[in-house]
Amino acid sequence: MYSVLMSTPERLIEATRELLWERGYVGTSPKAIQQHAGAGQGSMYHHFAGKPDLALAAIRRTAEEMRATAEAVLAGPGSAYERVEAYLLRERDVLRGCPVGRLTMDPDVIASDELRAPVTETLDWLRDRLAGIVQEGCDQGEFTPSLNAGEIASAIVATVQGGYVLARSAGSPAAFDAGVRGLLALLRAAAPARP
Amino acid sequence: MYSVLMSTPERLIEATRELLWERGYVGTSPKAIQQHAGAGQGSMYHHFAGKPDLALAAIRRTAEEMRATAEAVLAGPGSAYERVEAYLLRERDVLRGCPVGRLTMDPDVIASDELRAPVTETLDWLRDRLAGIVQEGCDQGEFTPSLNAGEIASAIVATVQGGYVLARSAGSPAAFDAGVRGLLALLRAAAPARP
DNA sequence: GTCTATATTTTGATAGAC
DNA sequence: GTCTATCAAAATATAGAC
Repeated sequence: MYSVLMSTPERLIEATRELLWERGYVGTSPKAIQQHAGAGQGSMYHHFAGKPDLALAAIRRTAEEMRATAEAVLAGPGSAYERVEAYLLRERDVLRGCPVGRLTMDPDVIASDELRAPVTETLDWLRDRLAGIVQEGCDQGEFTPSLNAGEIASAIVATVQGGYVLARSAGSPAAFDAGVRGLLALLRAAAPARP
Repeated sequence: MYSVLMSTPERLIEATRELLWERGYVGTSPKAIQQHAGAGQGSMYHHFAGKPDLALAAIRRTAEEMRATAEAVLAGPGSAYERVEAYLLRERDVLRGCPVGRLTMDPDVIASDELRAPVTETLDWLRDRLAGIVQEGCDQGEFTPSLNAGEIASAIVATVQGGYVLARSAGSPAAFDAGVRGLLALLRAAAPARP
């Protein structure tokens, strides 16, 4: 399934990432991982202690990747509004959902402090990163200064995570886009009154 | 687990509802349902064709309940903003997530037109119901008339669905509340300029 | 309608040969 | 490091007695 140039542990991690995204932790079996990775049972248990261990490696990498992708957009040029807009409008595989956020609905992930940690850290980081940008916008007079930057940032992250839910429910990315456009319209309305 | 006054099919449906909420479709086994309902295998397969059939009955009931709960608040008194606020601030079992929305992350539910239908219908209904209220607010001069009511409604539903994700990630309902407060602040900012 | 037995497949892993 | 048994338990039913 993967390039022969990839090592077996590497192929196992990538296969697990794909399957966790597609079917979640509970819905992903070691057998499916092995088949996807083109690795035998013995091979998987040689490199990883078991399903939780392999899932942890996969989740950590996915979390790191998501953070890097977000940072690439958020560190870009433009006003606070423009950077938030760029983040919200960035290309996404909407119908697949968020590979990090979806893990919060996995009971076994939530029950494990180790598996949940990368999820918590990533979403916390994202919210804080956005809060900094919103605060900048308030300080620069771009947004009404009375806004609570942390709350606005939470609303932004929630809109994205919930947008995936709407899109998957509707079977169409348009539902995601509608929510994003609604939020952006409200953000534009939060500019201070111009005298 | 349930009152003896409940019929066996009834107990099976209620047990399935609980387990779908807690563990999702993929994570819920017939055996777990039977134990939760205090019913034997034969009993379950006598009343229902199998796991998908029972899940369908459970999902339909949960969807209907969610709709009724939302309608009770949305049909209440007050301005458009006040009704949206009442909906967003209504008591919720935040850390358990949305029993309907969480199903969108279940690959087997999404793959089945029958199982997905109640989810799609419920979220569509909710968005349309909110859109009507937001449109009222625009028409009454409560919100800037340039707002697209459907998009604002999508943003509201997304914020709630995403709020559950943030709360479960953080292990605290406060993360949900923060997103809701952020959205409400933006909605208040979307009042037309007062001359 | 409910119960117990039985069956097939999958899950998640261990053992040990190569 | 990889492969092929092997394994106990669970998943998802069906059969047939009561």
